Amino acid sequence: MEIKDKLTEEKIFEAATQVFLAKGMDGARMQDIADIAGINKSLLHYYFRSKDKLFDAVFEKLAKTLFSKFIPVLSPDLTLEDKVRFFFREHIAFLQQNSALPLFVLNEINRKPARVQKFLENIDVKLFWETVKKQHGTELGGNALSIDSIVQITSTIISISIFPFVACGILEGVLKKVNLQFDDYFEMRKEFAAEFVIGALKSMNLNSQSTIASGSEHENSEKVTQYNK
Amino acid sequence: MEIKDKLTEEKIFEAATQVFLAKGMDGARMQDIADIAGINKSLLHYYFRSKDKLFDAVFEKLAKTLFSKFIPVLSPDLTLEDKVRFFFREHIAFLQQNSALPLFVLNEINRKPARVQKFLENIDVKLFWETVKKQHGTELGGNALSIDSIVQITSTIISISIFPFVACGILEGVLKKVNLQFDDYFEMRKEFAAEFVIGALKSMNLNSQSTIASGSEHENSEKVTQYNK
DNA sequence: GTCTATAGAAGGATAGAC
DNA sequence: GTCTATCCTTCTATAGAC
Repeated sequence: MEIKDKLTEEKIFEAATQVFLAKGMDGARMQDIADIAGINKSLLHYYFRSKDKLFDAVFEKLAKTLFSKFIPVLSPDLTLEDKVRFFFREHIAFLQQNSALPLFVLNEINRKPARVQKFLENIDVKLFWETVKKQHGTELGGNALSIDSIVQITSTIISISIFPFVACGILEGVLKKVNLQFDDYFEMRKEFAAEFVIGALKSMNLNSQSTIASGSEHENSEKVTQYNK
Repeated sequence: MEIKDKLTEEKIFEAATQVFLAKGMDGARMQDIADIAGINKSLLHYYFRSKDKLFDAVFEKLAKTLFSKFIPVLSPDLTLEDKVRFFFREHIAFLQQNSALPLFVLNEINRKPARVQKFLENIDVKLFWETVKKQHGTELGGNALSIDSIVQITSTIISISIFPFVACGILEGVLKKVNLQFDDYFEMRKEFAAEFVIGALKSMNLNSQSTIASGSEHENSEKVTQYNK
């Protein structure tokens, strides 16, 4: 009996996930969810009381899935360059499997900003800043690395990874016009994004510490090639 | 009489713009639009026949506004670095005044991909590629510059500019936790984004043409400072 | 052109039988 | 737990007076 409960509730939850992802809170219909779940509309209310509550459950699960993908970056046993490569490879691969997720989450947060509060509690920007400084301070300009810079760098990296999925409607149209494949774009992007960011960070470091820079420049160039397996 | 017509139609259009931007097509209510316009609900149908038609009119205007901001970049009388600086300064300044625009347009395109077709007609990626190659081929690695690379570079630049506005709900929450101002972030971003991209492009060029690179590296470094007025 | 009144349909939610 | 039937509200859209 409990197993069957579980199954029905799960069927509803999965159907709701599918419909909310595709249509958003406002565009979703309880009837559509019931149809996809293969059950009666009343059962939705039996299990989740209201559309709002059902949506909240789905949103929390999906938002947690999305946000959790940023945590592993803080593991201490990787160089900055390897972290950047690892992040783009894994993050873009994840988004390829969940391409509707970012726009959904961002859109629903925009509609109701309070939804983000629960997730912000887990984010400690200052701790992140200190950790990055400790692990990669020298590679990022030493004590000159301000919290503003960390916010700029981090938001830039996230932008490069996520935005193409947010704009995939346009991107797909543009690519089609020049006979490029959607999937090829993202395969290429995993490496391109990493090298782009690594190059930018290296260049910023060069500019802020020009004395060290001119000495270590070729050393750095070799590093790029070395990690570029 | 015609003047009054114009005024009413404009009032409706502006009210509709405001409501659709805030709530999206599905969340918007004709009653809200009528209230803000200060007229009767029936008048909406008198002027625009249906919610769909009213939405289409608003969407086309707004999407055109957003897309038109990419065109000036092709003017031939600027160096690549100045174009990058010009783009981020102007584009981010524009989005600061229209921060709800990107998420609205991207979201509605996602709901109905056919909406983007009309605007793709004006985009010739191959022409853009050839033009960039002609104007900045040497700065970007010469004939090695493929159409794939141009797509990657362009989408990266656009990502860096637009994404923070798409994610401004999260961004605002994160910034508040470390006592940073929303406006300061975007003021800083105009310059940060430009130097980040310029550094990345320079680095990519260095890697692909290492013989030229080692010779021109310091020359380029000065250029960065020179344009950084 | 602008309003009032209302049609007509759809959607969320509940009552009650099984 | 699951279904049928139905209530009630909301929303788009139209008819018709002025």
